[in-house]
Amino acid sequence: MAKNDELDERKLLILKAIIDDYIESSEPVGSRTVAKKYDMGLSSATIRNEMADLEEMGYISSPHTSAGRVPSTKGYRTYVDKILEPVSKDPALANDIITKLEEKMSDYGKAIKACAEIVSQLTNYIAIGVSHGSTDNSVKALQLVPVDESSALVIVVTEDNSVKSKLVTLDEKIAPEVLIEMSGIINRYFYGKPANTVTLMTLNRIAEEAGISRSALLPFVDAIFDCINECGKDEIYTEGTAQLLRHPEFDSIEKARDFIEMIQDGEMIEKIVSSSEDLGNGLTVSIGTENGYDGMSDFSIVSVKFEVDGTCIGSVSVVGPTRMDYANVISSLEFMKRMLEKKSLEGGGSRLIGDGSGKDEKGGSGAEVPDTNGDGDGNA
Amino acid sequence: MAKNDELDERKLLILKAIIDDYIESSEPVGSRTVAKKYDMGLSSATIRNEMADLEEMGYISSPHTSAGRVPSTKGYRTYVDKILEPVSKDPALANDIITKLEEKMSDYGKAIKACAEIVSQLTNYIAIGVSHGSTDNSVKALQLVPVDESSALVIVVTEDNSVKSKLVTLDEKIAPEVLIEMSGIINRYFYGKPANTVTLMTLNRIAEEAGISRSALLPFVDAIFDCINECGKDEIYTEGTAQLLRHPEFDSIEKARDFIEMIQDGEMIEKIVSSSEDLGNGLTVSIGTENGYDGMSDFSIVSVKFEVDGTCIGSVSVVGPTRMDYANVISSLEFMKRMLEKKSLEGGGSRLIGDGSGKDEKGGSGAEVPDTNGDGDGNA
DNA sequence: GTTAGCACTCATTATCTCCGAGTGCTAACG
DNA sequence: CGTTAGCACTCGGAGATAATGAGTGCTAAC
Repeated sequence: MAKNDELDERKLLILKAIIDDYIESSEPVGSRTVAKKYDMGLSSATIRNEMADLEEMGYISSPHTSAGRVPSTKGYRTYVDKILEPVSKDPALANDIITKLEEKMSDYGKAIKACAEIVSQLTNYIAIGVSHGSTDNSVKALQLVPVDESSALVIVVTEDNSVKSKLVTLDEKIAPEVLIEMSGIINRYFYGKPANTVTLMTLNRIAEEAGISRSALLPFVDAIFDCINECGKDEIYTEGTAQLLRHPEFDSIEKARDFIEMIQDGEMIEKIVSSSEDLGNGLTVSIGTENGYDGMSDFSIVSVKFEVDGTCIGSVSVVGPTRMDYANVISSLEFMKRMLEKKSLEGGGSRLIGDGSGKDEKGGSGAEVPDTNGDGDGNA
Repeated sequence: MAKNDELDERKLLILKAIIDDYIESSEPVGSRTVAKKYDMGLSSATIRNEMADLEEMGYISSPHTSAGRVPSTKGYRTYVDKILEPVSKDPALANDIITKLEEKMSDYGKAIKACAEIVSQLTNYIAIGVSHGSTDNSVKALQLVPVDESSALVIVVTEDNSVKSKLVTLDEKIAPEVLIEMSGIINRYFYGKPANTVTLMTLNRIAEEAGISRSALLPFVDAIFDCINECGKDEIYTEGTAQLLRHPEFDSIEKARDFIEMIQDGEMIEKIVSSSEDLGNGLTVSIGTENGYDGMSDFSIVSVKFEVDGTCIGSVSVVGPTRMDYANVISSLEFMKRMLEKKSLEGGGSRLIGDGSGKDEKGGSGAEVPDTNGDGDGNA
């Protein structure tokens, strides 16, 4: 009955057939199906014996006596770790993605949101994007824009290029010229320094230099800090909720609702992701019961972290039923990781698709986009 | 048999009872229920006679012989137009909403998105927010922020205070000082003018003045126009998709999916909204078959347009089953309209919000807020 | 080791029956 | 005349029961 835990070639093949079929059909797979559809050159009876072994070893199980077999968590795990071979993305598609991504490529937050959207479309599952707030809260640029005689827009650009704005309304009127002058002064004092190093002293100086009272300055400073704080916040984007309804596991409304409510809990997702094992390519996969949460035992999470200059700027996770198209999900996420990290390497420029790993590199077609911003529309 | 089409007092009362009950229970309402639960001082037999009349007149219908009655489109219409009395919002709730809204109140797009979110939560239906792009494409302010030696962030503020940014990457290096100088020059030439009045001539002048080649200037100008265009685009926010699953009409997945797919078609929604009749308070209601679309015959749309200074800045629509809690939906939307328009009247009026961490500007706290909102509505 | 054959299991589906909510109608009542 | 009680009738929905068939495990033969 198969020694200990190793699967021989044939058992692996059968396990793969079962999982492939189950992923496709979402129905328990019988021995006959495996024998016929996957053309193993064996009779169903033989398959049956092997399947009995696989069940005994815990790779598959049967929901009830007269149903076929269903992969277990262990089965999926083996499938993901040992059986799955990488699928490469269609280059044409890749090109599409790149143009889409390029449009959004001004700060990491937007980029990650766009990634999540794309991944969700690519995989038909829910994708959760998390963009980590920058830890560096230095101000790169800052501007006060007069709106009307007693209000102004405060715009702050932080070290990671994210732009935040806030409207400030004052009790008293303030002349546009004063605002513009203030803009310059504040800029000078805030520029490049971590925001928390700005002292009361500094504020006094600014006020003095701008020739306004400190109480008039405060609203602006508050707004600036609000903007900075906002940059420091993690942001969570959940994309493709409607995709859910495409999958047969959500045949009842309750299940769908429970699931949606569950994944609202961003913290849980984060915990699961951080505790699940790395696949070696920067992706982590948590399958079914592995995640340890009761309600999540029928779901899997595949997640990828994006790293730029050695720091993690965020992640995108796909959450779906354990019966998930791992090949597609994994390759999609891998692909997005390459895209995004490559992009940011170029400082937002574009040098087209997939780097190494050999395949689908054929530079030709769109590969020459390196001139400025996307679509090469040369005219104004 | 009730003359022609007018409903007497009693019939109205019965119709109201039927609709109220149906909204609550989603099940056909029988004569007994009306007689007992709504305490009319009449026997079920009498009610039965009246209901037969109502059916004959087209206000209600019965799904089959031995079921109760269900309101028809005409019935709902009468309910909305003649029976419904305004419900006022809980002041405490109102306060919550105001603070929520205040945080997002920097440009109309964000505000409308926030409104849609709130309305969706308030009503448990899907809310679709549309923020109309500004027709005035003048630039209010503009800044180039150096990112690294060959790229920069272009930030544009348009007339309606929306802030857009775009990353520009150049083929050649450019010194930060040059950028900052350019920033000033471009600002000067673009400021206050409609973007489409900027001529080639102007570009030449800018290039000359900044001392750079026109081809180096172009990417920036492109980016600026991109930003402006983005401001001009309508944006659509669909909030609360998950709410859908709370309602018994979506008992089957297919229905839910069909519905979601249907409302993705923003154009249809817009058409329906624009062709449906105004309720007199700035709200439009389209009930069931009224909208004229086949697949939408079981749904209603309640919509409100937000107007500031006489121009429409956007709208929020609630889309749900005909059996919708009109009272709640209508009052919620009315309320949001008042809130939003009042806010923008005050110039976006955050009166130093957020952190109550000490610097509490007098006007601030919640004290003043309650009377600004609906219910007591003495003003505005 | 592989395969054919067979008895057995059990979820799913179809068919039937029964129940009761709700109706419309009629006749009696104030 | 409007209102009410009573009653026969209808028809959807819930449950019970039976038929179906996919899939299994086991045994014996190749």
